[in-house]
Amino acid sequence: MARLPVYLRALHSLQDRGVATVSSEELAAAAGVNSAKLRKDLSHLGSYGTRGVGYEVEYLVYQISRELGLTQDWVVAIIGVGNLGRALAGYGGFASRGFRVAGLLDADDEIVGEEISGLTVEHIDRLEDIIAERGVSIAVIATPANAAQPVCDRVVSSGVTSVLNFAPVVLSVPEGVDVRKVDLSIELQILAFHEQRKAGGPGGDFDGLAEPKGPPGATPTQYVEAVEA
Amino acid sequence: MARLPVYLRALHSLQDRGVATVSSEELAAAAGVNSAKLRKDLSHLGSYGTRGVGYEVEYLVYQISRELGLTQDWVVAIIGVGNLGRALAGYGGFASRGFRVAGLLDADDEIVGEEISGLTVEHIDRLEDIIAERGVSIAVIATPANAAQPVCDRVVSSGVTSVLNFAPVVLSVPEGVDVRKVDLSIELQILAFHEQRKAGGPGGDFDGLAEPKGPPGATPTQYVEAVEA
DNA sequence: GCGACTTTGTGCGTGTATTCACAAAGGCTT
DNA sequence: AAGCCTTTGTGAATACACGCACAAAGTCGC
Repeated sequence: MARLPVYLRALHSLQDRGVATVSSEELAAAAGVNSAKLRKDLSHLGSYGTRGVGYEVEYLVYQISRELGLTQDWVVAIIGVGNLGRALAGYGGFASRGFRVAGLLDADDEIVGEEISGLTVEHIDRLEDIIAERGVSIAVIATPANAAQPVCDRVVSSGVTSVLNFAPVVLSVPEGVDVRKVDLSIELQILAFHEQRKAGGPGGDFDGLAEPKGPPGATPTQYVEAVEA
Repeated sequence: MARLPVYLRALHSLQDRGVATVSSEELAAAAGVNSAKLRKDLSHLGSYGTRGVGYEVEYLVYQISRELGLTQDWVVAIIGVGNLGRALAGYGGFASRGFRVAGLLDADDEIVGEEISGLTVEHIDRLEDIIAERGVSIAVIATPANAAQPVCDRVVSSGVTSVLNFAPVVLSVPEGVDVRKVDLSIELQILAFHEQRKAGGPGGDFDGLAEPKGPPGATPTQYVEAVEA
């Protein structure tokens, strides 16, 4: 389930505060979900709660970590060392969750050789070697959009089956390869959509059908200006 | 729908290639979704297709942009100018979608005054003034975890009702405020989970119940070491 | 103009996720 | 030791999302 990491973070936070046991109600509130859903999720990993008491925080942390595979180390390579790549390289949340960044790669000779967060940026030409030598199992793509698919192809043919993509393109990969995409502008667009809703914008109640339907082909440049303006 | 931005990006890409009309089949392939789903999504905005032909790219771009509220400008403030804040400030995908970054704020006096992507970093003390003066409607929180909630509270009480949160905490906000969260480490954890599955790790078929269930309370420190190691 | 072909828009069946509500289970107090 | 109280785990109902498959609709060739 995609919610386990959220639970795990909430549990870590409780652990830091010295809480020993937690009820599904409390944990659900901390994670921002319904308590029945949380209990059902947890019951899928086994019955680790005690009725009348709740869940033991430490034990639950261990069980979820194990389920997510965080009890082992994952070797990560970050490809594309622009602003975003640098941010990712220095992101503390990786190391503390069992993710080890073992390579920073870029195609720009200006950047290659630079040291970032204790790692030296290497040239993308060495991609296949680095993946093989260091046992990289997850590739993070933070390149410009046009470089993403070629990089992805090379990464996949080197045997990597998990890719985290920050480039604004839909990557096509063979069967058996997992791709997760994070698109920063999409999140903003979704916020803008809801914001517009609140303000009573177009399609306020999602009934675009009630709008005057300009026939396709009529005044073909008018709306283009509205977009490009 | 959260898929509209994906369609929009695919359409922009088609537009750049000079494509005038597109069938639901083609567009669905470009966006990585089922074609029936795409048609159903689009039909919710109104019937903008022509049977036997497809959709006019320009017109569809306009309709989706309008639905998402991208035909107007949104004023964004980025709070927290660490590595991530800088990456966001320089991210081209914002400006081209109608998002204007009107403020970069940080609490660190070392950073305040620095110029990044054409903007001067300002002190967080001026948060309320900046939001009011410049009509900020969306706040992006890229601060450390412990600063996120206080910053969020201040932003919300200044009247902002849309927040994009990159800090690894669940923000609590009053009714009527939208929060979207992007957690970089959660995406990696989900990948690790699937990667472990492929390798036949614990809970390989999600039946944790079949595992030897260590009773809670027994050998209480053993699994802690496994996590912290 | 007419018929064949293409493509949209959508009704329907299917499977999955979410939530409610409650019985079973365990601890705690007296 | 017995009963009360809290909390889990889950059955059942509901809502939702997905995708197939097809009729309606419109275009293009002849």
